[in-house]
Amino acid sequence: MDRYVELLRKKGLKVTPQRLEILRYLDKNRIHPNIERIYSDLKKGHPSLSKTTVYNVIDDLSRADLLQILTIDRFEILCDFKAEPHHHFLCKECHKVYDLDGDFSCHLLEKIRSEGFQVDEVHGYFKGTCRSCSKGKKEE
Amino acid sequence: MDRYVELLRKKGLKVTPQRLEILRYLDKNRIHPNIERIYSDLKKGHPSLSKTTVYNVIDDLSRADLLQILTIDRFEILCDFKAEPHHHFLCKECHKVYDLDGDFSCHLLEKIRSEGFQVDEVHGYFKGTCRSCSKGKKEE
DNA sequence: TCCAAGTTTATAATGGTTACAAGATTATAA
DNA sequence: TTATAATCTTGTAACCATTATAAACTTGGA
Repeated sequence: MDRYVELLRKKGLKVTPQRLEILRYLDKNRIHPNIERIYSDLKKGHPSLSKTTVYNVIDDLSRADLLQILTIDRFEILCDFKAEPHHHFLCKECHKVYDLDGDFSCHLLEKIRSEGFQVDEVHGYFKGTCRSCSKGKKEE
Repeated sequence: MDRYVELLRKKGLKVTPQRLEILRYLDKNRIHPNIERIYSDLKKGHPSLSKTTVYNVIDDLSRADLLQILTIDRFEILCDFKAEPHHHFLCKECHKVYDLDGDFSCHLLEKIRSEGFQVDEVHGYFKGTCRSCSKGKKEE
């Protein structure tokens, strides 16, 4: 059975072509697209797609924990297929968002857990200048 | 000299009553208010205050690094007076945002720094159930 | 005190997001 | 299969937070 069909079934979501397309798109395109980007990219191969549907599906998938909504930039909402837990780096020069693999267990997390907080989600993001942009600057 | 006057001067911002009031408000009220909350609270003692001004001032202060804009919840933008570096915990039950003191140095951060990323800002937040709400559940 | 630069204000415009309702599709069970 | 209820998709319209604008006012420095 299709991997994405399975994902939706597991979460008790009805399997529709729109949900499958968006899931597949997010999995194959790890570019942290915003709603507009998803809509315009998928509209090409599926002209009847409505932007309302993109909003609805993103909302459903996010609630089902199949994707993460990132709010790194103040008003820009980005979507990220939820595979392994990972964090993010936003380059303030080129505005690229990097995925950072690797857990980040840290003192703070251990501390609040020991204090009785039940932590379900750990979000971390760093901002600065990425390797490529740092190099570029030195050469100027 | 007034502490807030000094903060503004240091950053090269003109000292206006509106900026002072908002700075003082954020410093004295560590409640992570949104724009609407700041506006309605300050409007009481300063009826001519315009919401546009709140937007402008928050924008100026944030650019001057005197406050932090939090985007923990998808669409809720919260303002946080920038004192010591700290992180946040959002309780999904009571929707309270806790300030977490303490650094969160972690392997991931060290790793990307060693790879040539220049990290200026470290943002971390956790979501889950806070101590009080966890206790409440057990008693049910 | 005067002036230029910057700030505040009210109003209007913008545009991303949501509400709605009709029609289509899906899952389930007979 | 076919019927049925529940759910989903779509386009349109409405909403409302944020931004643009321009006039009046304030600030900081000469």
